[in-house]
Amino acid sequence: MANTKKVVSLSPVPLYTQIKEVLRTRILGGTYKPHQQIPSESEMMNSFGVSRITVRQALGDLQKEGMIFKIHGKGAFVSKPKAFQNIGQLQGFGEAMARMGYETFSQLVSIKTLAAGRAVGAKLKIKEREQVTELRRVRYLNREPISLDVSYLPKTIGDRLAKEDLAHRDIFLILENDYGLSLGQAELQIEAMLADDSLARLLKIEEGSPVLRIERLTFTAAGQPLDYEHLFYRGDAFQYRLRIERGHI
Amino acid sequence: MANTKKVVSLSPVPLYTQIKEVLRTRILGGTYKPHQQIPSESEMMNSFGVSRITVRQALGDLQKEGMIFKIHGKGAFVSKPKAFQNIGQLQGFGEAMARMGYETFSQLVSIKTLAAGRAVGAKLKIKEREQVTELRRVRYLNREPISLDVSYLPKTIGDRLAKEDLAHRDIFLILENDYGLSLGQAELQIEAMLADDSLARLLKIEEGSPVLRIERLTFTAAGQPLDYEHLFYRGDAFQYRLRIERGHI
DNA sequence: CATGATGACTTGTCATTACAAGTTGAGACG
DNA sequence: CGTCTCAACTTGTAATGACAAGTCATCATG
Repeated sequence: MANTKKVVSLSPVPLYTQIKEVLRTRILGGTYKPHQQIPSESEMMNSFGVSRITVRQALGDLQKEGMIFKIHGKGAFVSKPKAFQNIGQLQGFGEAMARMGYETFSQLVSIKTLAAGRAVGAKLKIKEREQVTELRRVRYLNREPISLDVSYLPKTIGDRLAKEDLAHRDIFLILENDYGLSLGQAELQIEAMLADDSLARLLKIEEGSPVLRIERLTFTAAGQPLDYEHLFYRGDAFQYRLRIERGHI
Repeated sequence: MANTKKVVSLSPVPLYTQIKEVLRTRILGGTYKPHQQIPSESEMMNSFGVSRITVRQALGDLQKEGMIFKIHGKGAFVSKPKAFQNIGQLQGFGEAMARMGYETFSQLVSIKTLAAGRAVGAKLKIKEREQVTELRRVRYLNREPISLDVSYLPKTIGDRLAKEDLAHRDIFLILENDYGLSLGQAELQIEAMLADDSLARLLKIEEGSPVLRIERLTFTAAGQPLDYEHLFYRGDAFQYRLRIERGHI
């Protein structure tokens, strides 16, 4: 009964989501410290005024996010903060190349406004029918084409970007410096594929050449998905380097 | 009512776990194919003879494992079988797949002792003439070959590993649990290439298919290079997944 | 003193019920 | 013919109730 932060059921956001947010805030804010036991399910039922099934859904989500862990018969505890977890320092194309003294620029292939569709909408967390901006650019290194970037952004941002000098400026630097959007983390998926006809023509390689396909979803620091990209890198001219840590469990 | 695979409640294993296993088997076995809709919750309530909450717990687990995805108002569908490995954390292949509920095993192709040579010696920080163990394994996911792993380790460790059950145990886990070596970080380089004749034969793909080539140098927590590997993943069956923090992009 | 039983906690599993919200197709209507 | 409404599906959210099972401190018993 310590404090009775009532959650409201009239709100459009589900009760268990509200509870999740409250707990997340308390954990990140230090109210609940690592390895400390958090209130039991029945205590939360009382303090939040909800049923056990709702509390359990919130706790289950937090557990699968790695924020807490539960021990049968004992209780739920705050996980150790991820310490070194995501130290994988991604060296972006522009930055890495500039550091090595290479000159790069981008050629804008097309810029369109279209409906998000299911795949893009799901990634950017917007409705299928909402509009997004699609940017296609070929990136050059030493006058050699090295990658095709296909970016999807919410239309509001895409419209502003359309007026910028996309040939020489990095989208992410524009977003951060000019628009004041601070970027958080990104999720990447990397796979190998073969260049089809149109991709081969853009990258000036043979059809059927190996290509690194990278899907990148970038979030703001607040956790809002902002930019969904497909990057196609020439396999013969690019290597992706990263460094990762061993998790401790 | 098609078939009534009753689950038994007397069993010590929870009902939702039994249902998960049944569904997992049907998906991996091809009864439910990728993008195909699986039976609705109410159908499963009848066919399994359990309550909706139990069905939902099974489905929720499968969803978070990435085996299925749900669309509100439409139903639940089988995910594309593309296995993926999250490399935000350093994990062995088997380790990562086991967490997602996939079955894996390795086939030992060859194990040799030979001189390090310049490239391997430089990576492992040993003399060119010193001996190293070369391990070649084909890794299987769901009875399909998915990658060729070529590992180089110092001979002292390689000799011990030669006696282990490398078909079913992860090298990383053996090193950590049995040998007490705690792993630190790893450096990766990823690129795309085409399968040559011998690689294609081992992975049962066409010559010239796209392959993800990964070079991985793993260090102990103390910073000693320990394991230098070349991994060749089938491009059509594998994705590398990564989550990174801010930094410059 | 050691040991075992007990009870009061905790989380885990499961059933039943109810309504909200998204999707889709059929049929009524203009 | 197009469009609109609506019913019949789907999954999402939530309450209530019950018992199982693990943990731990306390207390009675040997």
